[in-house]
Amino acid sequence: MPRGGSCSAPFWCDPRGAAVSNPLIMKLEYGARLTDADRDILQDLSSRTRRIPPHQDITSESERPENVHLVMEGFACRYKLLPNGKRQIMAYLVPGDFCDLHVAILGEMDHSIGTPWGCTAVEIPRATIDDLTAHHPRITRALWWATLADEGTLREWLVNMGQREADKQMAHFFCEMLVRLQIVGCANADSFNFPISQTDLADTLGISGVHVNRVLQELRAKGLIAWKSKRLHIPDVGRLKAFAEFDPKYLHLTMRENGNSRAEPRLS
Amino acid sequence: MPRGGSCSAPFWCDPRGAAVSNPLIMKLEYGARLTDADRDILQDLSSRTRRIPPHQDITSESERPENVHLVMEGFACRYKLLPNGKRQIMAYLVPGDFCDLHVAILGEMDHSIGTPWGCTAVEIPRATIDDLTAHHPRITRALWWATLADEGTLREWLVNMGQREADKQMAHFFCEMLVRLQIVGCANADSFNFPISQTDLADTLGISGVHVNRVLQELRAKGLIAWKSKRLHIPDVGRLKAFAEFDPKYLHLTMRENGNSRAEPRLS
DNA sequence: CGCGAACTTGATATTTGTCAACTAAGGTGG
DNA sequence: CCACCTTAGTTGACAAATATCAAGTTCGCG
Repeated sequence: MPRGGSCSAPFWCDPRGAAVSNPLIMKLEYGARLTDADRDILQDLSSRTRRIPPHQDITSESERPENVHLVMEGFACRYKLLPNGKRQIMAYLVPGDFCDLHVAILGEMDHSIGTPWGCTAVEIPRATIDDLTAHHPRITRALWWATLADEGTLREWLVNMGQREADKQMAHFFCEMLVRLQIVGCANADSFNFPISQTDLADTLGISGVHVNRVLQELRAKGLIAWKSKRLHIPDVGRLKAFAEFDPKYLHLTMRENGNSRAEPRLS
Repeated sequence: MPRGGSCSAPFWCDPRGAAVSNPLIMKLEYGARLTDADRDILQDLSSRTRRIPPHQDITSESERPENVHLVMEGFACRYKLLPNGKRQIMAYLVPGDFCDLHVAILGEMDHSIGTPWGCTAVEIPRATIDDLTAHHPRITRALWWATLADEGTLREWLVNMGQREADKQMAHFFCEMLVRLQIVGCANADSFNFPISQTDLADTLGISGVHVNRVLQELRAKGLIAWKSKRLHIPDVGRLKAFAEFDPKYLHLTMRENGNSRAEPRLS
């Protein structure tokens, strides 16, 4: 039974304790080669999960959080509020994404991390991360890869905002979410749960809420998307990607490009 | 005689070979504590400088460069070209900035790095970087800080583009360049060399060239900037920063916030 | 001095924002 | 289960920001 991309059940908590379907592991397999021992270590990180209710911040600007947060289910986002009350969402954090891996170095958050929709996260003590980076070079490299892939995503968003019109920009964003959620087993071939509001989307794309609404209608009219009851369907993924000129290279999913291996048990 | 922010002479090549005025060192002092030994090592990186003529790329998309590049003089930029010919500049690389420190991990460039205006850079073999990160934890941490500060800048650009109107956005960009260039001794209190064209600026801010021209006139009329013969003057820095709502926190210049120390020889 | 690139200007079209009203949907207490 | 209430989504009219096009004009350089 395929999981259908709902991410509704905490499927990574395998009763046998084996490293299965953990979104962090699933993601890192795309950027680095891990051994079974690495996977066990990563699996152990995900023990202490915590439910974060909607509208609650995970970390706020100017804070110096003691723990690192890792999203396991649902979405969180990076955002900034401006003096005039405007909000810009700068990143979506999906299962397998770290929220604040960098704070130890930078000292202080320059933005907030929140979850207008609620999510499940694990809190990892900073000491655990320090230990990881000190003793496990393969894992360290994998985490570094994840950081740099985030940076690539940020650059693509900049291109998106600067050079693409609202309709293509929105389509591009949907394509990105589809791929990123597929990676971690939270989307099936053509749909995923997407509980955000049109206002959230507006603050993501840097356009007004009214305009979001109109562009959405246009995309729906063109048959490019269907979005209701908090689930986004993409009838023809190839067509949406073409419309958005979506090229996933910037996500740097190098290791198992064609879905070969690792997700399935290896045949020895 | 103050250097006046020209960066025109290769002042970091001190005839005595001592670590003076090297932009990389100057910058890293803001993010990490370095010992004299660290400074010597960093100084040694900067030996083999190379002049890169205008309009030439340093690295191109999809390349796997063997060397890491460090800007020593002038500007380079990260950019992407879209299928329709549009260009988005995603970052300016000023003296002391690394161009492609991340490529070894990610494997392949997801964007190009070029210098429409010419610059001087040093090429550092990847092996040297590997050695640095293996044996010099303080330097490694400093480089990591620089990477994360770049990421913070990227986020701020996203806010800039998404939520600020063109005039404030442009003013914000000028404020950022002033501060970043001051850090490395390439700007004085209120001006710096700025050889970019209005078209470059348009592709930076994500607006049309014509609009850039009109916004520039508006800023000039308000007495916020003066820009001629490739030099940008800011008559009243405080006023421009207020206009742009510029808060440099995102640059994470934590170590010598108030200009105390290190630039001058320590007294003891 | 002349040539090409960069800058400037005006007229006009398009995109996007704002405001205000209205409708639909979801959740809660009675 | 319904009435109510709040929030999210939708619509139309209009205003503002920004893009496009085409024609000058200036500047820098050989």
